[in-house]
Amino acid sequence: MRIGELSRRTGIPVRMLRYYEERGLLTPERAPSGYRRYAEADVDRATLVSSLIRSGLPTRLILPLLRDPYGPVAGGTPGDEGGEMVALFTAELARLDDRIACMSLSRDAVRRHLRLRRARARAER
Amino acid sequence: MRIGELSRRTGIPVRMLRYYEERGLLTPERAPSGYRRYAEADVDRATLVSSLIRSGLPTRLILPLLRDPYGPVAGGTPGDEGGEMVALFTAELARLDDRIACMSLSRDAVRRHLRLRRARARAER
DNA sequence: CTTGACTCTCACATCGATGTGAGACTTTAC
DNA sequence: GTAAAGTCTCACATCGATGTGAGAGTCAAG
Repeated sequence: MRIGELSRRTGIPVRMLRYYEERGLLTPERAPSGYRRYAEADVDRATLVSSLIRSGLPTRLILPLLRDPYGPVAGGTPGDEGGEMVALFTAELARLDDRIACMSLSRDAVRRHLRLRRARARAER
Repeated sequence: MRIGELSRRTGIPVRMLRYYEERGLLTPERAPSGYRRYAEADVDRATLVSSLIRSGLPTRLILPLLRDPYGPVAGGTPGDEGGEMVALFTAELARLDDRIACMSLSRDAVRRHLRLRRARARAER
């Protein structure tokens, strides 16, 4: 499928799909015309990438994370001394846990606030 | 207390504490010298602000959210037709829920990946 | 008083994620 | 074949959160 359809099906702006490619996270074939041709599997992949990015994962971590399930890293990315990457991902995991906790708090705060506003709105009627 | 101490006690960079003030989220007194003087309560407040911001809440929503518990909005902020704010906060709540879900997924992905890497590292020994 | 640590303001730099517009080519529908 | 819609690349713009440095004043300890 072409980029427009993928965009429609994933809800991800065309601009971002191209951006993912620039980052090496999505690597569509090219038609002779130069148009990108995405595989069916890219629907899921793009969605995952989008999720990861929206979660604040740096794209340079997303790549190894994605590549992995599709074949072991076989000696590792150049410059990747196993331990280093493990440390990076561990840190990222901590960051995620932290942020999730923090967002849960925020959500509660917003929820509380919303209830307050609604109550007030009701009272004013 | 002065800004440095608040920074130490909250872990928030001095720069950010000033930024919060610029955004109207924290409004310390000023000593005659011009130095900011923070109240004890600002430790909590700054922490909350930091959480909210890290959660991606736009600062313009944080202000009304914070002000509220400290005295009802009394007619509302100028230009705030209740309903509008409620809509904004509702949208924000949805966004938060969405992001939390999305980050949970990401966390699981990272966790899985981390286990994989560790297993591989063990295998190589 | 002097010095070192703090603080002030201001302004510019950066960084990642996005938007946007220009100019040119491709595909599709008629 | 023509027009409309889609796509391409490139490059510049924006936006929020931060960093950073300059130049000047303040505070506390000796």
